[in-house]
Amino acid sequence: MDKKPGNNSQDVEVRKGPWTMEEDLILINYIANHGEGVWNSLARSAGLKRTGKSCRLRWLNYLRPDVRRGNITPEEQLLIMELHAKWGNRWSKIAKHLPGRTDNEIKNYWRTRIQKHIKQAENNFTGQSSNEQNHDQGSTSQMSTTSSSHHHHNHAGGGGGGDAVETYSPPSYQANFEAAFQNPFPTDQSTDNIWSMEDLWPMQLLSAQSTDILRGISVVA
DNA sequence: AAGCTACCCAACCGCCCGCAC
DNA sequence: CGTGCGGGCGGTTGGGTAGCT
Repeated sequence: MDKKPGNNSQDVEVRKGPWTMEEDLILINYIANHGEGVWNSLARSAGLKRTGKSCRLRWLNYLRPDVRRGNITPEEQLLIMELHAKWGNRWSKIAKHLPGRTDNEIKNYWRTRIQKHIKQAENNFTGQSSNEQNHDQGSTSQMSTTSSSHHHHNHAGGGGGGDAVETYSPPSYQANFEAAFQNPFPTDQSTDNIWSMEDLWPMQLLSAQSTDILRGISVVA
């Protein structure tokens, strides 16, 4: 799908890496005018040197007007834990039950916060004699593979296949987790984006002028 | 004050599915 | 029926940065 970077070099090069503010605005404007979908041609028509995938991801995870960022609430965290206990790493499915949250955000949150605490909690319970359970070097990424391997077989791939509600039986980490942490909810989240969607959406309403505005910004910056 | 380490998160990657042709 | 493309998913990576020594 993504074309190989090798041969047809007369094609426009494909940009990768962090999105610039200008690219964001182009994407927002284009979707505001034409709607989303058919991402590959959208990327081309909008004049973005990005893959359709990249555009889709950027839109879904960051630019959508209804996306909520930062500050996972205790209620949301509990919900994530419950749904993960039910469904495993079906992040998009879990995300559907958390309005405004993206699968990527939930996935990251799980891996960086919850999983770490679960690990600690499990160590508190099983590791008091601190032998065994040491096939894991404590790396979070390794934990994910082990935990997902419990239920990953009938994962209907991508596509969002047919969700047979297989309730996979997790280790009783939720109990451990809650028992080990009276206040399991980290409070350090700050939503300091360099520029937020609150800044961007009013700007895109200026539609025609926005690129001029940006041109000024990028010249200054 | 400088260097190092650990953590967080945006973005990429590879794989798979569904559908149109 | 087979093939190709678009889209979606979960896993992984790497840059930035906060905290620590």
